[in-house]
Amino acid sequence: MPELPEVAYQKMYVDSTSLHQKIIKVDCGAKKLFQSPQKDFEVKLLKNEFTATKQIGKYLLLELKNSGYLVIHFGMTGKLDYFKHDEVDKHAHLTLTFDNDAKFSFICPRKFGKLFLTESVEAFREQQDLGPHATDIGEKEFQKLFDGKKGSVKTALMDQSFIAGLGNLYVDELLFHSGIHPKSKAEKLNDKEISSMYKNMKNVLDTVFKSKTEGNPIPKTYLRPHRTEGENCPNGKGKIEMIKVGGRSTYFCPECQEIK
DNA sequence: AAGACTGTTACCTA
DNA sequence: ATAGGTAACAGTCT
Repeated sequence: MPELPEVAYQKMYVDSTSLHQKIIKVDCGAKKLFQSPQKDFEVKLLKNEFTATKQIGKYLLLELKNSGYLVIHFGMTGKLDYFKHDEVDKHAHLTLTFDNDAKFSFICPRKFGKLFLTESVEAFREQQDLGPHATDIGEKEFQKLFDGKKGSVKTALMDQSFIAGLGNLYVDELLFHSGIHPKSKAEKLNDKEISSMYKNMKNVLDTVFKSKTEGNPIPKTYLRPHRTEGENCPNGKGKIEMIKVGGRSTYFCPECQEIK
């Protein structure tokens, strides 16, 4: 569930289901997900309630009525569930019971997710060394990020301290729409190319979020449904190739994407 | 049935 | 010292 648009969807889900209900029970699962002692979570959350939500990159912050936040990072497979039946998912690692008998679970099969407690959004942002949230940043600011930036453009865009919220899928996607090869050096990109990445980043994040909320599939013109070696490029020219960049499987079209 | 997977980070090598 | 690459985490799916 993990890049910016999916977390935005989880945020919307919490806003529409889980605010303003008193927590009367706290059940914790695998210890490794908890970044403070589980006892602290129990003490903090019990008799409390969520009042609002905030997102920074891939992190979702749930504001608590009596101060502070519960922060969720979804790892590769995390998601939230608000439900009224009895069975709790076997991969639920934090389950809250509200005073209306509804329950709230953080489900995380691969246990790559993380749970934090923090008192301040800004303090948390600094602790995690998070760059600007990808959908908030303006074009000028985005341009400025690339001043003196080294390494491949894909590695840069995946770096959460550089810009927060992009991951493997949507970096590939925005580079595809921008016609830029993922191994291009960040310092070689000119203003026009950076501007193109900016526009495509916004557009991709927006389109993916809307697909998700409206229940539509990702557009066929996107790289996302074609992440297979040898598949025809949706633009109709080349065949999709797979390489490793920054340790991650990277799909691109050698005909459409030029190395800079 | 081996290998891939939307993320992060510790650890290695140059 | 620093940057870049790799393995590891752990479960599910193909």
